[in-house]
Amino acid sequence: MEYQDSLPLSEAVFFILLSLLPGPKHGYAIMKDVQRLSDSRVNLSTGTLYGALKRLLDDGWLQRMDGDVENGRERKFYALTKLGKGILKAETARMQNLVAITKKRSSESGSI
Amino acid sequence: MEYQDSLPLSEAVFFILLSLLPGPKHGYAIMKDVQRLSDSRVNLSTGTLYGALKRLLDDGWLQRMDGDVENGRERKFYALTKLGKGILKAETARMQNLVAITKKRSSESGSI
DNA sequence: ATATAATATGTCGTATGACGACATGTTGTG
DNA sequence: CACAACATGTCGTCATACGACATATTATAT
Repeated sequence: MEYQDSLPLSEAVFFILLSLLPGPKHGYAIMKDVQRLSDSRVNLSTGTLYGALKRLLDDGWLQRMDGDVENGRERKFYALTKLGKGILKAETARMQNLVAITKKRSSESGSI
Repeated sequence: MEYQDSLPLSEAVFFILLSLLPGPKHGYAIMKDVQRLSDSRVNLSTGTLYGALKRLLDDGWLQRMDGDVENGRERKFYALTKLGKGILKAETARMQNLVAITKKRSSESGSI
């Protein structure tokens, strides 16, 4: 509870949080994971991704893990915070509720 | 299908469409209906409402009904088009799918 | 009578954020 | 040796949500 005023999440943010639910990932891995997760429907551009990542860190929904350089390749790992996890949960509940009230309206009126 | 690239809907637009599912309404009635429908969580400002209504008409998601003046009070009725109904249906399906994949991830990892 | 709330529609400016384009460098593959 | 994939980032533009303001009528309470 109390997460209400950060909702709804943009699709970009929702998928970033969802991608990090199983464990920490770096930016590029998130991008690829979201692609798979959404059957290529959602393709985060780097502008969207790194912009969102920065905001999510600032807002305390994510935290940085160590990783930095690995085989000369730059890597920054991100992990969900408790806050981030709570918000993802709240957003899922919000959507579930919307689906429910839509189904209710649909059956009351005809159609859909 | 083919509605995919107009999704996701903003919460404002989603609720406007949902509000019109049972039948035509005028702007103010939509505002009040959305308030009830969302337990006062969503309060469309007039800026949001009339701006969205204009766009939805332009895009053919809604159409104007007759009504105009009733007891000297100006009233403009809006109705869902087939397109609008299809998009609402597609958005509901999109959300239902997101809820499903989130639940799947949640059970695979621990938590939520 | 009269002020105030509710009904009803709209505009305008600001802020946020998604997105594509551009920039840069490394590692793996054909 | 070129090109794809890996990896991170900035910048400008466009769309939109939202609050503030503007205007007018009808119903209600004092």
